[in-house]
Amino acid sequence: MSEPLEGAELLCADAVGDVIEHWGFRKALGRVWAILYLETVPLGAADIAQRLTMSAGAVSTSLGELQRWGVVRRVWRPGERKEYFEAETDFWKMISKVVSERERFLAESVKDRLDRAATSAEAAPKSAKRAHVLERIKRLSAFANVAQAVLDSFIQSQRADFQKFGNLLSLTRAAKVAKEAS
Amino acid sequence: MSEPLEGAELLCADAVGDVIEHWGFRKALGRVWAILYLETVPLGAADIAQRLTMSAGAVSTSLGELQRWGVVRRVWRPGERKEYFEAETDFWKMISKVVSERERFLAESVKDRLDRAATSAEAAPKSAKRAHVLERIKRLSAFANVAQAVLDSFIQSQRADFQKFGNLLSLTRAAKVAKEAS
DNA sequence: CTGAATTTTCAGAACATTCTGAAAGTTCAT
DNA sequence: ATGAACTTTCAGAATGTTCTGAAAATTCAG
Repeated sequence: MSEPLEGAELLCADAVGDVIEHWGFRKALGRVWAILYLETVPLGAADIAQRLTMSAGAVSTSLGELQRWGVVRRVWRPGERKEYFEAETDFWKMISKVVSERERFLAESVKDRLDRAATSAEAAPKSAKRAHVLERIKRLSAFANVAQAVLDSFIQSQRADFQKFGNLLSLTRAAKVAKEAS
Repeated sequence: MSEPLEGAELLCADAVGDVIEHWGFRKALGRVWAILYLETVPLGAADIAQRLTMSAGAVSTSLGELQRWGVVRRVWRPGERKEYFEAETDFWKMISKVVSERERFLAESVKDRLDRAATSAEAAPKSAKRAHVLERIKRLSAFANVAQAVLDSFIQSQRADFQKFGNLLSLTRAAKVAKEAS
């Protein structure tokens, strides 16, 4: 139950890995999540390591991180020492959590620094240059605020639309798959 | 005209650098853009290098990349060998170009790979497992499509709203700044 | 054309990230 | 309580990225 993977599942895992890497996470995170997503049953760490040819350490840290992001869950089986893991399957839940958490942190830190920059600029002697710098800093701050607002509203209000759209698509897909499957 | 920078401008440049880095580009790109954004006049490469304490090489590649992303423009001065550069100031123009270009490329490549994964999975003997894997791959594909659609519509339709919101904010800001500036 | 000014390129250095493998730590069935 | 089963941690290796500095290429005023 766990040769190194090949074929469809590996292809998939690597594709997801690349997307995730493109989004600024480690590729391993995407690969591990994908493997769990494609499985019918929860997997143990050692199993994942073998399928993806990763070391125990890499799997352990990846699973830890995935859980912190809330995209993988731990599953206990009664009377078993071993821990099993399964993937969160609700894409929206994952996206919204990750986007909100990541951007919220960044937004705070950046707004802080721009405020400090503005204060520092105000300390300079008045001049056309100073006024220009101040105006540009204010514009940057304003943009940060707008961006945050847009992201927030996207996360909150678009959720319904997104799900509706998504469900529609996956329903047509599911119908097609059901027809195909034997 | 170009000691190593300090104070407000450096603070700003580094803040922008970090944001940009968080979005998966080199920090240097953000810093160079920010310096140009804060300046009243176009700057030459050597000038930028000194202000940000970067090597000529780093500045050259950064400016090249920024131009390819359309967020920095080259400016000629008649009878001058030297090239000058200025920042694009329309945030939306920048965001939409970068987002669309980056995500379009990724979306294509990923959809391709998922299709190949599906084909490969179909080659396996029919079984409950195969059906499940296929269904999950289809869901991933569907999600990729939805995500692309959402991004596209965001880029196109939200543009108006975004600009309206942004202008509102920057107008109030501009008024305040104008009042302050002597 | 020429050559000085300027930009681009690129090999290697410096730095940063991620992985491995094994030791240390934890947990639970007994 | 014990110890086998399993997980986490971490130092060092491997890998990947970005920068430097100088050589090569380009450009344009004269």
